[in-house]
Amino acid sequence: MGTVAALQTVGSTGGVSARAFKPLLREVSRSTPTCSDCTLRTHCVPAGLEQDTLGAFDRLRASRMRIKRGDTLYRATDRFTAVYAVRSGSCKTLILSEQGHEQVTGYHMPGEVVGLDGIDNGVHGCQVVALEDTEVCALPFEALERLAHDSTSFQHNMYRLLSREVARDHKTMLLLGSMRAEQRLAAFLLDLARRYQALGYSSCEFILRMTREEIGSFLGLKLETVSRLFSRFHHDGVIQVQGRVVKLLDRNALQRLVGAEP
Amino acid sequence: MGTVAALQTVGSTGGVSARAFKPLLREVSRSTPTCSDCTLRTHCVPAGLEQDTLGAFDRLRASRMRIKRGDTLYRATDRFTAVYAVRSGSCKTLILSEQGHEQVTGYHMPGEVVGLDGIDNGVHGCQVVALEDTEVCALPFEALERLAHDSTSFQHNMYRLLSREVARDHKTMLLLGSMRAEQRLAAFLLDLARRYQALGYSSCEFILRMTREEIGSFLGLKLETVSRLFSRFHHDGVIQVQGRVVKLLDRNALQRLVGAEP
DNA sequence: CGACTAGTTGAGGCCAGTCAATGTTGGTGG
DNA sequence: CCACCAACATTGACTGGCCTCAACTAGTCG
Repeated sequence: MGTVAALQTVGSTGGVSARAFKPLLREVSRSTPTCSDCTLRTHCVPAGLEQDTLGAFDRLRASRMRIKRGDTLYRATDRFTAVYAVRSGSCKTLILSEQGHEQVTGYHMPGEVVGLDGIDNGVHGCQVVALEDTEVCALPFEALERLAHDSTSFQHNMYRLLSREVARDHKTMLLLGSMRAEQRLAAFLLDLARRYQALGYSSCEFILRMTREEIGSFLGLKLETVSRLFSRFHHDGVIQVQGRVVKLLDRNALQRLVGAEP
Repeated sequence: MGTVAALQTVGSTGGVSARAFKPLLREVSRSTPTCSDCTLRTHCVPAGLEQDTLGAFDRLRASRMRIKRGDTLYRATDRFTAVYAVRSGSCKTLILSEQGHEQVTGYHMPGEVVGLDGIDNGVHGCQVVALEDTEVCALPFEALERLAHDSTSFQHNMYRLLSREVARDHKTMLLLGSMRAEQRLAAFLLDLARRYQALGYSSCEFILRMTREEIGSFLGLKLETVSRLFSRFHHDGVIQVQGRVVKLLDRNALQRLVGAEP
């Protein structure tokens, strides 16, 4: 019984949605690639680990999986067995309100980890959907706990990972609770730029992987408002935007917007 | 050198605000009380630990501290050395925007833990202010990490604690991002009721420890809006409200409000 | 090609914000 | 004890930012 079978079971027992019978996942390589070879190792879960702990990390035997654009990695209420590190591509995490309204809680790039909110009661709290064809590394949580037990430095890494997520969410709450629409979008663009830069990509020109509606969901705005703001920023010469291709022309202006009075 | 001295140092080196010279903390008892005696032990950090681990937990020598109403336990940018479990009373956590706008990120009751967002980079990410005279137990984080290393069940508890915070924050993001004002207040009241009930208090009658403005800050609303909503709920017979004394009369109605269409 | 999804833009409405006046509460000191 | 004050709360009138509804365009895919 491979990891994938188990995970597929999880996927199919979870949601009772229309897509219930569509296989969610497909394994890419059973020859589990090692973290110590990974180009992302300095940005991902094992960031900062000394060489010997990194070796132990390889023995986790994380299995890499491919998710096609629009497909779901797991749903809320699916059983929690692993967290997932984005290897390539990107995805969104979302929760559904009682009426099925979708709230995007985050966008995730390579090196980032999703699924941490499922640890508490062994059930996933959100749904993960790929924004483009995406590869993730499934890290069985029990194995992570064992590894954390053996290595205090990795244990500390795990705490930091969770703590960072909490701090990030608090910032998002500030955005949603006290910023006006244009401040939210400006903050969003600057955050994306910063993260692309951290990965070595251009920080002033990038492609949005999500729709206007998805951006709006994350920012607490309607898609028309997002679209209008893009047009306004473009008109004001702050950015260039052509569909999903965005170029930041005046980051100081964006920064000033974020820091402007209510 | 006691914990308190260290903590007071932290407090005074932290903020450069007007209150910088006002002593923030005062120790209540150097005779560190033990968790195994604590009436909150089943709701707090050591929840669910077996007896022998609980004994090890006592050796943490958590120091109990008293914070007066309106006083600050720590500020953002203070050095992170410990997390704090609320022993009695209640407090709010908040972050400040660039313009000094205050966003409340949470209200915390006995048994709940604050400070987890400081683990990542060793610096507190938010400020904690007591809403009433409050006692907290300072849990030195290094000691918690050592204990987690010795006890896998406690290690799991720590992960659950952090994970719960993440899941809670996601729910707040849903509230801020997709609910209208009356839904937000209804959800807020029901959440308070649930938590009071979990502590064994009345779940339908309680005293709000925060001002209308603070409620508004948490919910992304202005204080006038909060006040108007209280009046409306009262007028509609859903709640009784007299200043800060609230009585829930029709919880189903509140539930229906939360679950209503946008 | 037609159907569909994503995005843009305009017109109008409404919910929550803003400004302002007044009422209420709680703490302090004479 | 009461007077006083400051902080908190309520309520009204008005405004405006974002939502809603709708029409239209552009690109994609079977």
